[in-house]
Amino acid sequence: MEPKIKILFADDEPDILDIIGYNLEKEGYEVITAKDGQQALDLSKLHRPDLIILDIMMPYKTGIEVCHLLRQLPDFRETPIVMLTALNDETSHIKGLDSGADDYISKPISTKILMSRINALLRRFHKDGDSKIIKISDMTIDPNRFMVILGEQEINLAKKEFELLSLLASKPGRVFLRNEILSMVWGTEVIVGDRTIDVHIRKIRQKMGIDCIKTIKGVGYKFEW
Amino acid sequence: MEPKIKILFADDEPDILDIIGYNLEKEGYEVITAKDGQQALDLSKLHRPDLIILDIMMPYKTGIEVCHLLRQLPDFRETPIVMLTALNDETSHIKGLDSGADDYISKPISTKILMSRINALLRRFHKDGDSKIIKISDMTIDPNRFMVILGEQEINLAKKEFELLSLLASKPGRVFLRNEILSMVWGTEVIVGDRTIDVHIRKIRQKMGIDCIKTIKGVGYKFEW
DNA sequence: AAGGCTGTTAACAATTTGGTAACCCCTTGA
DNA sequence: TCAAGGGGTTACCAAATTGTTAACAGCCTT
Repeated sequence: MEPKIKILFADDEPDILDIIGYNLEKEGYEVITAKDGQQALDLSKLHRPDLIILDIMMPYKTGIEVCHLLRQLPDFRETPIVMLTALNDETSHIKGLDSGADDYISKPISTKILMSRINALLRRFHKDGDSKIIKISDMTIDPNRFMVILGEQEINLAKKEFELLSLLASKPGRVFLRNEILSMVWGTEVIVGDRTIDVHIRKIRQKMGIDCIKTIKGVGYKFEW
Repeated sequence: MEPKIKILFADDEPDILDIIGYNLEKEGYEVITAKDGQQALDLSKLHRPDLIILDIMMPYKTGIEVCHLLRQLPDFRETPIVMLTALNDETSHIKGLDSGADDYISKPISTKILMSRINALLRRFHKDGDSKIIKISDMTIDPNRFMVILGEQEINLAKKEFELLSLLASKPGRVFLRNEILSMVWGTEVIVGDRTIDVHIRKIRQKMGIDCIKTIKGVGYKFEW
């Protein structure tokens, strides 16, 4: 079983939070709830959900503000965001879309329809590319786009460096033997020297700034936070 | 919620009509189905779909005939048309493209691949369908007027240059692989050399005066302010 | 038909990346 | 303690990739 898809749901009405939250969990999603805009922002940064649902009218920060702020962060540029509102007027509709939201749903709405809208949106975003995005703590590795995001900054890795990091991070904690690394990153055909791996490991450690790759002497390397 | 994109899908085999139709709807499109060439023509005129998928072998009128007839009408001169056929031979391939089709897909094909081809085609043609004005800092990209405004001055980009910039700027910060760029700007059918992208990138950088397009070596390009 | 603009390709320059060797340091074990 | 083995670091060169320029063909306008 793959890890569950995480959805952050923010609304200031506890009843709605409960009902929708319950239904989302029943659909098989992992749900993180927030009861105001500030919390939505903080919990998003903390949990890095795959989908974010924001009520527009919320204390401290409106959904629109939260959306705007999230879109500034590299990590949330691709995350689908749904705006939810009781207002059915054009104004908030347009504002919501301008803020960078991907869909706009007006309350009241049956949970059934809401669920199907959410499912459709997730399908749409998870389809293109095999999107096996790796998220560990505040690091995100997107193999489809060759991007590594650490906290709020993007790190530029060269191709081989990226492939190597992706491999190690694909199974955090697991030790990869030097042989394994060679065959998976360089293939069985190419024959490269022993020091090549070290050199690339070094370059990664250097660019990342933090030491997330541990050496197991005489064995290989592993990714560890 | 923005209005759904309408797709007309014509095939004389009910099973295929059902399966593909179902998948298209699951992708979030509004689907109009036709079971022969005449119906495809009539329903196209009636509903004005954003994309038309035509099986070649159909009763009353073949897909090629329908395509030809549609292209006579001003309304359908720009509409992307996809030819679908069980015949895998060159003859119908060429005929299909000659008839004014924009893409040619041979059956059998996995629905997944079909969907991604259709998505790519729609993205490519999205000029008038979606036509969102992109504003980043003091740069404005207006697909309707086909203009780029940087601060006070207007910049004249050629068609391909404009399409390329629009694509990159549509998702600032995101890396587009060279393959993606090729398929979205040039399409899957046309084959152009490797240096073509570079040359256009260069022209854009030159005309813009500022360096807002970043190179990710071995991978692709991204827009970044 | 001429001229200008656009899109593409080819050729070469510049840059980046990948791989190797040499050297250094650390750990281990006799 | 010292030698051996393994990994870390650096410099350097070759290969791959991209940047730049120029030339040319196709198209549209005049």
